[in-house]
Parts: sequence; structure tokens; C-alpha cells
Amino acid sequence: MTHKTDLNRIFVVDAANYLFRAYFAIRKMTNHKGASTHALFGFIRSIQKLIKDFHPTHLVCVFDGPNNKTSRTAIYKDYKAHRTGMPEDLFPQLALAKSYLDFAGIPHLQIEHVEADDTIGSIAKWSEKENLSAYLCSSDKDLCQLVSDKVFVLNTFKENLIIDRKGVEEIYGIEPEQIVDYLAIMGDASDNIPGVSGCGPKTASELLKKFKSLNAILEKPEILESKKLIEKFALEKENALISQKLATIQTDVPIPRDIPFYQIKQPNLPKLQELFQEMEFHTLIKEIVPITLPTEKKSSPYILVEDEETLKKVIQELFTKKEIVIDTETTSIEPMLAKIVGIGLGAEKDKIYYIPLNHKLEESKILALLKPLLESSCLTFIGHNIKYDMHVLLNHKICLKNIGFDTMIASYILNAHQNRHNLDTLTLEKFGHTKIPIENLIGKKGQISMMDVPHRMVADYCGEDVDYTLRLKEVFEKELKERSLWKLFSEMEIPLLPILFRMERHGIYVDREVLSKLSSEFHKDLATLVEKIYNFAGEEFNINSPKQLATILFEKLMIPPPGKKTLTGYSTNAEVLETLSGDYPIVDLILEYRTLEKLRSTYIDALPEQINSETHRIHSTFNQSGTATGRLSSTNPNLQNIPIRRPEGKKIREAFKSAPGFSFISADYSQIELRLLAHLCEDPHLIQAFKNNEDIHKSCASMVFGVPLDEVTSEMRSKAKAVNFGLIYGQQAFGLSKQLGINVREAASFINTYFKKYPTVKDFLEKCKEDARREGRAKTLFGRERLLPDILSKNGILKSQAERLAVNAPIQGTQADIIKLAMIEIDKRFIENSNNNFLVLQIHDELIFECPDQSLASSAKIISEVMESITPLKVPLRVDISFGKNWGEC
DNA sequence: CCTGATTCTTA
DNA sequence: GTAAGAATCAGGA
Repeated sequence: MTHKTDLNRIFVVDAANYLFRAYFAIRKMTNHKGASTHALFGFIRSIQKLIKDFHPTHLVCVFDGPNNKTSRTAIYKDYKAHRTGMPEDLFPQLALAKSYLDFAGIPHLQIEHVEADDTIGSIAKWSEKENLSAYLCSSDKDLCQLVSDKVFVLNTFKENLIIDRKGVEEIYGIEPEQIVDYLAIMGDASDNIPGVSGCGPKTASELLKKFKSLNAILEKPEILESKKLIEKFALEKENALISQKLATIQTDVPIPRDIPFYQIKQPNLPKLQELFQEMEFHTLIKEIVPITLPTEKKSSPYILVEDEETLKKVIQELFTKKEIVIDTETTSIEPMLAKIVGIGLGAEKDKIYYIPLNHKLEESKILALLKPLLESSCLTFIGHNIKYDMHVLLNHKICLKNIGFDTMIASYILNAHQNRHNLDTLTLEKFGHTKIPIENLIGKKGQISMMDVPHRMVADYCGEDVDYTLRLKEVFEKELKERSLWKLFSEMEIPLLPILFRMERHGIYVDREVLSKLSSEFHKDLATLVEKIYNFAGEEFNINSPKQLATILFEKLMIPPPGKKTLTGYSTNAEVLETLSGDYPIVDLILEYRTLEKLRSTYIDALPEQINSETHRIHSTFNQSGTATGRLSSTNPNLQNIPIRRPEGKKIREAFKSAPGFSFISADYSQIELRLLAHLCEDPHLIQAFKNNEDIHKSCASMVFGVPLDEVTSEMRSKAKAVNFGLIYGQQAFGLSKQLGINVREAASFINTYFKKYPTVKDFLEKCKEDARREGRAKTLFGRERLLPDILSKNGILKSQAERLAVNAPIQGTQADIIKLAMIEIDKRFIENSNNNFLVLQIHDELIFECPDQSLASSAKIISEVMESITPLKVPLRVDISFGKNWGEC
């Protein structure tokens, strides 16, 4: 890095930017006198980090000068007018920040009548002449106009991102010299720079790319392509020119023009200590004057392992254990990208170890010593969300074997209806103990890397994690056994865990090219649609805003609103808009816009961001404790809702491709939920229909309408289908009427007829509710439970909600159980034969594998055989298999 | 900057 | 009318 080796550097910190940033980013802190201190704390931390990362010799913190409002307000009276001003408790911290800088020997600067930006600009210009490299430290984009070959913007909040000429171009698509015009055209809400109406960042960037400067456009607005733009620039010429002036940073204000002024001086340690004492920044005191530690010296219950000898002893000791709790501290929450900062280990309550990796002992040495222990197959490992730890360990080539217990999953099995299974919550619930908040170490949004937190602090934090995981394991194991959930936990969920781990690790290849082609197509089509929609509306507005859209449709265009809905106003969802389709051209355009915009924003433009740069694949996380029913869920990205229903959406699946020499095998359970319904209610007709492999909706229609199979019309079939699906959701007449577009009475009578023909189904639904009322919970075939606290509620809405859950949970949950069992058995069979078949996705009732071409047929045979035979029911389970080189073909 | 509301995608 | 996650906007700090 030339930035790091260059010695002729000056760092210019936008102090207000740092303070504001800290004020909002860090959770509120006060000293015992009640004075706010968090902005100051964050400010000091940021300055220290800057010094640690860059070792500057010359550094200056720039503040707004007193009475600075005059220069720009003279140009435009509303300049920064609406800015909400500084929070009350931030102001005193500003003065303290200056004291800190004085004590720390860091120069600072504020010039009367001058805003910080202009001071910074002037320093940048001057330093260029002095042949220095200037690093402007701020997250404010305005400063990008100052970037040159010697001037850079450094964003220390964004992984020390250094923006040079090329960076400006990459981010904004224009040269630094064009930034002023860019701001002038698009305006800046926070500075109240008006800009040109209707021009956002995209338009501004495009225009400047084409026409170079604002002046060029203002001189000859005719060169613009659209009439509207020409009008706007003609009409708002004055505004644009004012904006240009407001956005321009001055570079000629009087500043100290001697280099020594900016040099960092010796700190005044006693004064610093005094300040930190007053502010009660205990951690800062320890770091800066480690020798003269004052009285406070609370001994930690957790053992920090920092030398080779101790480490070896610890490893030796742990080798004698059966079960070990493990927890890793890392640099990121992304499992595939995280690097280990330290490892916590413990087998008994009073001997919990924390081993930091960023230490005098070499990381590779520590890991080499730990590897045999962690990879031992004689030990079992326990963790809280241990799948994550498995990933980060494998990032360092350590493969954790033998997972014995996961407290997150245990909590989930015990209380699936709750959605919080994090360690902090459980520790508080079970032991009434509040763990050290992670914000204490790394700031609210992870401002500080775990890497930079002192070892002792991390040891205390990580030690607690290990400690309470150990304690929770005891409690949960007992409870699982008492409630007869141990088998489900230990024979279904725990064996599934390493399978999910390998599925995530393997990932799935996504072809960037396919998506980028789709992206341009969609952008083009969307632009045309937007233009047309604005035409019909008679003005430009944000189509993505349901609120603005409702105003345009139902107020301006006076379209009679078909339904009311939502607590904020008229609903504009697809269901509502479709009732207006055909009568109003703008409605159809909006529906089309929504479809394309959804696909573009959620999939086409978002998926490439998730591609891992090393593996070139997407590694979604499959959450094993995220649903109330036992299903899995998928995040970062969600691969369980990739489009399939419409042709436009299906194109996205074509970007998911198998590796050379491999194909996808897709295996999906056909009608599994209805088959489960048939099994559970033991209806002879339903069972027979499935045994005969009939079209189930058609045969239901034949029963209900009392006509022979071959006289069932498609309308009859779709009605029966709607009821069939509705049953699984506990749907009632009202819901069915809405779905089929018939009135409630018709729907009720249809359901009635259905129940007359299938009395067993009615009995089954009733039994589900009865069982739930008696036990307070719903259960699956395999004993998975979902608590239903509202099943006896006096509140009718809550009660019927709980009744629907009582019907749905056993069906959806049993389905989830069955596919989990199948995944485990298939994995076993594949490992016995060869392990070249990879599970890549699970989508509730569907498994997708990536398998070698030469053994596709035999692999498919194993998959379908296992899935169909995994659990014998009163109806056969059927699996549809398909193959493809991309997911779209399956 | 965070949170809730709306909308839309899947099984 | 069951089960999810994500993008976007708008309002509150």
C-alpha cells in the first residue's frame, strides 16, 4: 500500500462528522453525574483507531468556526435551515473533544466565520502545493470534490476505504471536478441545497457523464433529450446556480501554512488520565497508562491463555474430557467470511479458557496446537449455533467433528413458538443473568473490529458465552428428556446439523453474466414503464411508495378505491389493483412495473452481491431454529423464494448452474401435505385416490359435485383445489369466498358439501382443535411440539387464530419432519457409496442435489427411493424427479 | 440510524 | 388464510 508507506502525509479529520457519527452509533453512556459521554468516547476511539491503522505524523481535527452561518446563508436564506440542529447533550462533548485533543497532543483548528468543510478544503489545496498527500477523514460525500492525485477521502467507518480519483469515478460515475455540479443538480436534503426538482443521484450522474458540466447544460438546455428536463433546467436555472455555489467548498480561507503546526505532539498523560477519570472511561485509562492502573482490579473468573506452555497444558487437560463447549470470537457475522479472533473452550464450569489468536504467539502455531483437539473424533462438541463456529473454524482449515449438542436448537425444540433463541435472552430467562452486551466491546454497529478489542475484555465476554452455554446445556438436556423431546432432538435435529453445514459450505454456483444481461433488459423495460406511468399520472412520483401511489390513483386520477384496508390508507397491492385492471391503463402499467421492479431489486441486482469471491458461489444460511413449525428458513440470501411462477421470474433460475461434469437433480414430494391430511384423517376415499395415483383435486371435485371423473370441469377442479389448500391452513368460508371471488354463503355451502362427502376430514380438524385445547399444544407425527397459548383465549380473534395453527402445525410440521429424516438417510446412503453427491438446496418439500453426470440415474434412484420410503404412511409418498444443467431446467 | 408498515416472492 | 425473508418507504430520534 503506497498509502501506508508514504511519509509525507497529512490527515485532516472532519471532527463534527466523527462526533455525530459516534453520537448516533454508540448506545447512550453517561458518567455518574449524568453527563452524556458516548459521543466523546466514540470520537476518541475513532481517533485512536486512525492512529493505530495509519501511524500519522501530521494530523489535524477541524471544527466549524464560531458564527459560520453567515457566508452561505447570504447566498440562500434556507441553507441548512431545517437541519434539526445539534442534540442538546452533544454540544458539551464538542468542547471535551477539543480538551482531549489538547491533552493528546493532536492539533485542532476552527476558524471564525468558516465552516469546517471550507477549512478542510483550504488545508487540502495548501498541502498539495507543499507536495503532501492529504487524507480527508470523513464519511461526507461533499468532500469528494477535493479529491485529486494528492488528495484522498478516507472513510474510517467503512473499513478504511480510501477514495481516490478512480474511487470517485467508481462510486459516482464522474470526475471529482464534477462533484459540485452533481450535488447542485441532485440537491442535498441534509444541507437544504435545493437542486433541480426530480433529479436524483442517477439523473445527475448520467447528465454529467454526457454533458460534462452544469454550465454546459444551462447554456444550452436544448441538448437534453427529454422535454421535461429541458423545461426544468430552464425554469430552475437560478436554483441550480445557487445550489452550485452552496455546494462549492472554499479553498482559500486563512489557515496556518506551516507544516509543524500539524505535527502530532507528545501527550500529557496525567491530564488525559484526569479527563478519562472524570468521564469514567475505564477501558481507555487501562489502555493508555497500563502501568499506573488505579485501585479497580476485579479478577475475572475466566482464564486467558496467552503463552505456549499454558496452551499445551490446557489442550492436554481438555483431551481427557468427553464433551467440550466451544465458542469463537470473530471479525464478522458472515460465516464464510469471518476470521477467528479467539476461541473459548470449557468442559467444566470453573475452568473456562479463552485463547486469543492475534497475539505474540503466532496464529498458525496456536491453530496447529488446537487442531488435533478440535478434530478429535473421541470428543463431542457443544455450542450455541455451532454451525456458525464450524464455518469459521473451517475458514482456518479446522474441521470440527462430532457435534453433540446445540443450545440454540434445544431452545427451539422446547419453545418453537418463540422466535428468540439467542444466548443473551436465554441466559437472562434461565439464570436471571445479564450478559456483557457485545456493544461494550465493538460499539453499536460493530464500529470497532473484535480484532482491536483488548484480550481481557474479549476473554470476559467469550468466557461468559462458554459458561452459560455449558449451564444451558444441562438445563435443556434434562427438560428435553422430561418432555420426551430427546429423540427428536438427538436423532433428527442434531444429525441434520452437519448436513446443513455441508450444504451451506458447498453453496451453489450463480452465473453473473446471466444476471447482468437480465439486469440491463429489466432496466430498459422499467425505464419505459416509468415514463408511461408518469405520463398517465401527469407528474413524476415515486412509484415504489404505496402512499404516493395511492394519492395519485385515488385522489389525483379519481379512481374509485375498491377496498380500504391498511391502517395508513388505501391499499395498492396487486390484489386490489387487479380488480381495476383493464379499466385504467395506468393500473396495468403499475402491475407490470411492480413485477419487474420486484425481480430486479430482490433478485437480479441483489444476488450477485452475495457471490463469494473465493468460491464464486452463493452460500446461503439455512436456519434450523427460525420457524414455528419445524421448517427450515434461508437467509443471506433467501434461496427458498427464488421465483418460478411467472416466465419473467423463471429466467432467474437459469442463472443457477451446476458445475462442469455435474447436473442438478431436483426431487420434490408430490402433494405431500394433502397426503398427510389423508393419512391423518384416514379417509378411505382420499387414501384410495392417492393409491390410484389420481389427480387429487380432480377426484375431490368429482366427489363433491357428484359427477364422474371425466365430467369434472376445470372450474370444478380449481374450486376443489382451493378448498383442499384452504383446509391445510384452517381456512374458513370468508377466506374461501375471497379467494374464489364468490360470496360467503356460497363458500360456506361449498365447504359444507365437502365435509358431507368427507366427514373424516371434518372430524380430523375438530380433533386437532380438541387436542390443542386439552394439551395447550399441537404435535406432529414425530412428536415435534408447538405451544398454542391462545387456544383457550376469550379473545375470539386470538382463539380462532390459535385454532388455525392447531390444524396447520401438525400437517406442515410433519412434512418438515419427513423431509429432514429423508435428508439424513440420503446423506448416509451417499456417504456409504461415494461422497461426490452434494445437497445444495432444501425448499420445504423439495431437495436439490448437484451430482456427477456419470451416475445421475443411480443417484436419483437413491434419492427418490429414500424419500418415498422414509416413513410408511397409509398413503404412498410420491417424488417427482427432474434433471438439469441449470435450475430453470429442473 | 433504527423500526414498523407495505408489498411480493416462495412452499 | 399456514410458514418464511427481503426491498423499499416513511416517520421518529
